Amino acid sequence: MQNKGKYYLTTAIAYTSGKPHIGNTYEAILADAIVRYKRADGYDVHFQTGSDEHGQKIESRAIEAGCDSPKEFVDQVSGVIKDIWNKVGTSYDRFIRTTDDDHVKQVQKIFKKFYDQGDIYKGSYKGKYCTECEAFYTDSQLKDGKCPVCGGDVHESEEEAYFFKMSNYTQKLIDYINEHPEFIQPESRKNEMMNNFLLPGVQDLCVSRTSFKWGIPVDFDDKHVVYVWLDALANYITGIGYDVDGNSSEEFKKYWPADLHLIGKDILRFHTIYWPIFLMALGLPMPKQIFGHPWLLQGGEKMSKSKGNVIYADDLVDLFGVDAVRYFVLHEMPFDNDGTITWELMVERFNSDLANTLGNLVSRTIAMSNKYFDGVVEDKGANEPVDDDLKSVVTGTYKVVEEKMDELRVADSLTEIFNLFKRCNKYIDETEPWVLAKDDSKKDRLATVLYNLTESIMIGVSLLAPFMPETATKTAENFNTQLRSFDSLSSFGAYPNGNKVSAEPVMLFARKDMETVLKQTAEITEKQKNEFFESQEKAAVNLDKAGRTQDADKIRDNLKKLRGDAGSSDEEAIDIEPKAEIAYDDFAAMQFQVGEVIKCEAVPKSKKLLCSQIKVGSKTLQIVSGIHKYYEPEDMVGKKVMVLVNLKPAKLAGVTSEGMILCAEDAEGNLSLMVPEKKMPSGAEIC
RNA sequence: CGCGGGGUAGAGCAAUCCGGAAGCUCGUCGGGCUCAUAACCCGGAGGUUGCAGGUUCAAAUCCUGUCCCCGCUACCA
Repeated sequence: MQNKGKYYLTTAIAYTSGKPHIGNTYEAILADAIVRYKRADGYDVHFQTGSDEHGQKIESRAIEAGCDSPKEFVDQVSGVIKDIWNKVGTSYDRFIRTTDDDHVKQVQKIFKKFYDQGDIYKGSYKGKYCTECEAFYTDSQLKDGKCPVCGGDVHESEEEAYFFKMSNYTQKLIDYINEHPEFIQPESRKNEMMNNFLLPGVQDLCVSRTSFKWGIPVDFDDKHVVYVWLDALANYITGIGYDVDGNSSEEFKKYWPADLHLIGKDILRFHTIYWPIFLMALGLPMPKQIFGHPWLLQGGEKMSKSKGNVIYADDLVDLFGVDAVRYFVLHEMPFDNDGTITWELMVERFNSDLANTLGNLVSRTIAMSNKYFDGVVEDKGANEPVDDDLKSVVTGTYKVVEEKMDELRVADSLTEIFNLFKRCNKYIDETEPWVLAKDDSKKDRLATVLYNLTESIMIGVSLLAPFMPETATKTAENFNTQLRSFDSLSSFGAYPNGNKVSAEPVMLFARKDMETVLKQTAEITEKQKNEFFESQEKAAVNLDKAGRTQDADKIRDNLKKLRGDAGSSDEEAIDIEPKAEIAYDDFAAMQFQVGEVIKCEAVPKSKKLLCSQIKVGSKTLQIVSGIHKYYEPEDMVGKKVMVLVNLKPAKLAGVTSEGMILCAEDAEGNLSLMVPEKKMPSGAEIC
């Protein structure tokens, strides 16, 4: 096989805040399929993946998990990630961790270099600071002027921080992107980045933090730790031996620039704006392509633990086997739309594509060789015109797949390969071997047909190997031969004449019964939910121990809500955060009256707001309220509601609001209008 | 008129950039076959491409308007 040059591919490194679900795992599988394909196609491949282990969130999670140190926590989670990656067969060359010594040292050097050359400057970060949460919030994040997280007081504060001067490089980056249309893929994403971020101007990025400790320390100013994204992005070069001082490894010189950064569409911004700019500042060449892949959704929704709809790769593998899982995620994922996974879909695909089309094909072919020729496969040269079409489909598949793979159309490639197998099934029908078997004079023809089938399947599974390595190998073993190299797939007839197939072939995929599987998955879901609740309870206890009682209470509140959702049907009373005691005068200062809604319409540019005209006595007030989710304008008209009438007018979404309609709110945030229990005239005082 | 994605057969998707007989997989119905894992092969039914206009010889595709769904956003007084 000729050497086609080097190919360096990376995935995003997985954030170690918890166990990755199948949507996260998809990226590793996709990367692995591409990489195995490239290797088989003659490239010198380097494949890097890993885990992203710093940051405040991880610091908190470590406490919640009851770990003595963040490092203990990330060691554990990184291990889980690595196990899952291994379980789905990821053939990475390096699994980098951002806590690895070589990475840490280089990130510090990179930071220093940026500072020395003037790309990073020391400035200050101004904003509202919550001491309780040790965090800054922007004005828009505040809730009623209080901290949105803990509800405590915030004060104007200033903290020193390092900033990266983005404006030094933005024009250069815009030019680069315009000159390299293939740089950001799929292309629709390119426009999004340009219009939303680059063209309006990129703000200087705050690249250090002092509010927490779990990060790479800035070595010349150790109050600060390096911003996690600068830390994380650098892995792509540190992992192959980049050295700021010019002593980079041979590996780095060989593989950089990366041929492909494979990432989720949600983090495209960091990879197409900040990362290229960091590279420019280091004087390094740009990666060739950044591909933002879509998401795998569970039944149309994002997976989340609290929704209880998470599907994990290891559960899938236990139920269906590695290759079935790989097949599913690779095949079901469209090129630039989000894909869907459900247990039902998984079973359907498994049965129809894997068991019926492929598994059964291999099984019936081998069975016939054993039955009619005692396992010996031999081309007797008894060709007929029907063979030609089969052969042309089979020998043409490699070229079609190659074209698809060049565009990273992995799902389409798989479809092409399975079309080959379908063609084989049809060939059996066309040639009717069982009829030939009854006629002694057709023995050579029968042998030839079985040879053609065997050869076709071997070409097919050789192409399939990058996507489903285990299946390809098993099939080759069943036929008692080796997988082919890609450069031999366009010619027919390499299966050794007279070779004997296995007398007892391994079944590739046994059909699954839907009901049985659904029963199993229900158990898994139930178990997951309980584990989640348990871990949350433990987290609350651990937070208490660490003195973060408010966070602990938040988790408990949340749990209560979720448990309510989960179905205990008896109505629960709810507790809310108590407010400070007030004097009677404070109460008397508020004027409440009954108002009648005489007109109501939705606020045009808003989803949640309704604008009502409310008659209170002889006056009419215009009041905007965020209740559209629960009430339609026509439901409102004619209702007598409770109104706070002496509230200072304010503008909401550009519309003036002169008061407040009072509602009761339950734990899920559902609203109910407060209405008088007996008939009351408009304007009646509520006291 | 906040940003973005989407609405095509019962389900999941393709074709949309660059107009040219609406296609694929699953399911369903009918037929064939018996080598094989209730499998495989053939055929049928099922769509006014969200809705309404416009451009054109020709519109899923281009233009205008409109309705719904999903993310993000926050303005839920």
